[in-house]
Amino acid sequence: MSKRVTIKSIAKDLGISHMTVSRALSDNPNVHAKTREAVVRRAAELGYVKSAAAKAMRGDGTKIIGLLLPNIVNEFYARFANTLAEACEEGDYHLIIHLTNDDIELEQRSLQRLLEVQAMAAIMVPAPGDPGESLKRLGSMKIIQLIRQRRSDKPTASILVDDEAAIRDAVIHLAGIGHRAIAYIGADAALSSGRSRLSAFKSGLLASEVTEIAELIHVGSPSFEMGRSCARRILEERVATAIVCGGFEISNGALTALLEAGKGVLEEVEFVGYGDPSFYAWLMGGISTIRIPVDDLAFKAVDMLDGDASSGRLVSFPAELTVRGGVS
Amino acid sequence: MSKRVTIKSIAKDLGISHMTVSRALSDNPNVHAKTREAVVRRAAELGYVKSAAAKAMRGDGTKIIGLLLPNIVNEFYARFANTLAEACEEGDYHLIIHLTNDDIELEQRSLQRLLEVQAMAAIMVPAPGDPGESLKRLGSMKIIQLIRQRRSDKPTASILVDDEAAIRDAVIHLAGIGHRAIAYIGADAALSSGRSRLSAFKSGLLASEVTEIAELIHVGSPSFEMGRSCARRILEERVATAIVCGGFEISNGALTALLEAGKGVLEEVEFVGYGDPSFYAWLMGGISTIRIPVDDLAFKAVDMLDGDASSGRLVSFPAELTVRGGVS
DNA sequence: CTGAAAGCGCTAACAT
DNA sequence: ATGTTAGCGCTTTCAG
Repeated sequence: MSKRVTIKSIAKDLGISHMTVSRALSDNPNVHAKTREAVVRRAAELGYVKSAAAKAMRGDGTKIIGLLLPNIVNEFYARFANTLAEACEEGDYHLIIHLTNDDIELEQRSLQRLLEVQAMAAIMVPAPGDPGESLKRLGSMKIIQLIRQRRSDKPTASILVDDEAAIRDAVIHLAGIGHRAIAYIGADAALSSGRSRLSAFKSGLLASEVTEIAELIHVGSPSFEMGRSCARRILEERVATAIVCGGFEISNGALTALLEAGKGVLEEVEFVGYGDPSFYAWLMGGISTIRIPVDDLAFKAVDMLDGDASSGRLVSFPAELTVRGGVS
Repeated sequence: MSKRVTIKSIAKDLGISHMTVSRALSDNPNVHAKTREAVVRRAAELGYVKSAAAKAMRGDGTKIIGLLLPNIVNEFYARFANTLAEACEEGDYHLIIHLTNDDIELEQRSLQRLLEVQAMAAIMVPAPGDPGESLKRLGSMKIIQLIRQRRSDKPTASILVDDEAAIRDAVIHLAGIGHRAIAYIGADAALSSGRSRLSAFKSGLLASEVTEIAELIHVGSPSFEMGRSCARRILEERVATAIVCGGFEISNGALTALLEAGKGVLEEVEFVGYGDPSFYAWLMGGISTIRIPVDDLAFKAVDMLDGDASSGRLVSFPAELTVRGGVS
């Protein structure tokens, strides 16, 4: 087992000082061209790899960016991660992905570990719940909150989605084509987004003078299973003629319930999803949905990463109702 | 800006040696219980975070695992990454994801950077092409090749898919229901998997005594766009009555072409995809496909990570033909 | 039980 | 243009 190749080992090999090697390898002008060439060649021959650890320990920082996501199979998160990762390749960053499964404890653990490796920034979809005091000190790690925002003393940089208008539009659209019993499945008040989406839904009902039916409003911890079981219940009750979803996982879960229920039901219940996985356009003649501009969010995130460290900025991108399903 | 909290700063604060702090914080028995308690409390108060860099520099290794994927939006890769990431959370590993976009240069760069951070292992889907000499020395980083395998001097650990039987079955199935003009879209010979899948396709034709039509066999660098354009061409030519795909991206691309072509065509052309995104089951009454057991692959990868460092093992999981679309 | 010294790989700041 | 020193945060080794 040959030992690690370091600037020192190269220096010894070449009979020069390790500083010269360091300089040669980092394009410092103060090296004789000939020396530099020799060093560079020998380094390549020996298979020298610079140690990120040593750099980090000197306080030069790392090129590590953390990404905390509930999961990465949901196409929205996958697309976000993909776009971000591409940007990272370009900027020579490392992207560390941590899955939180919307569990606050996992989230805190992940942040802690990101701190340990001195990640320069963490982009996170905050999990529902109270983070507690445990992790007040984020040191120099910049935090960017995505989609959801945690109320907190110091203002954090946030990239949010303004989906209230779109959700309202969805309800108004449904009412416009005759629906009078419109169900809603969304996150509960543990998330600010849960609250605002529900109120947008209600505001839509109000605007279209459709009666709010308490039994048709389902809120809870947002997940695929939650969406599926709520939708199943709604279908069984046979009261609602339309369903509006307020959440990525929920939408996929609810849609699955519809698909599982089969043809008969599909034609009776109008569905408005949340997020726009590629296949929504093709399923059942096209699934209507609240579109979120994923790439815009991702680009903005990159932007905030590059930009000055001034935290506290907050941007919001409008969601948009996409009506589909003209065919059948 | 308060400086970083280190064992030394804690030691000074407490008026003891930094060694005692180190011991206390790493559960070394040789510390007076009272001292330990004081240290632990103070560390928590101050918000101490241990430095992964310092540890790494001492040669204690890192808890970093690299994952090199063409992209992460394709549901197969997303699922693999998701399962792997969950395992990483459990084992307190960091998962660094690098997107190669099937570009060998990006791949080499990513590996290089993984080396710099002293990743303990890299799980990679090798990009087509020749890696060249540049990166012979992987040091202590264990490499696990996924899905595809690069021919190389030293045997690398590999997790492969044995899809030849399934592809053969697909052709035989199509022939069995009457198809005589079966098209194929797959990767070219730059990938060993490309070669073997194509030969499986041909073997299927042979077995069912269906004539091979050269014009209906499309190979090239595997990508969504490639799949889409080949499928479009096939549809335009109106010769083929069935299409078999040999690749994840290709399958989604080709399917998109079919969907874009609209209803008329859908009923004329039988489609067998590759990989099994969740929506295949629901689209067009169910898309037939070559199923790959993603989670099995992911679990195996975790397994190999944990297992002894003995590289060179090679496992292969069988793919399976899933026929769907009875309805319409 | 506690402490002092050394060294992991690297570079900024001074020497030469 | 090149060399020396020191120190980043940590643990191992050897002394108390």
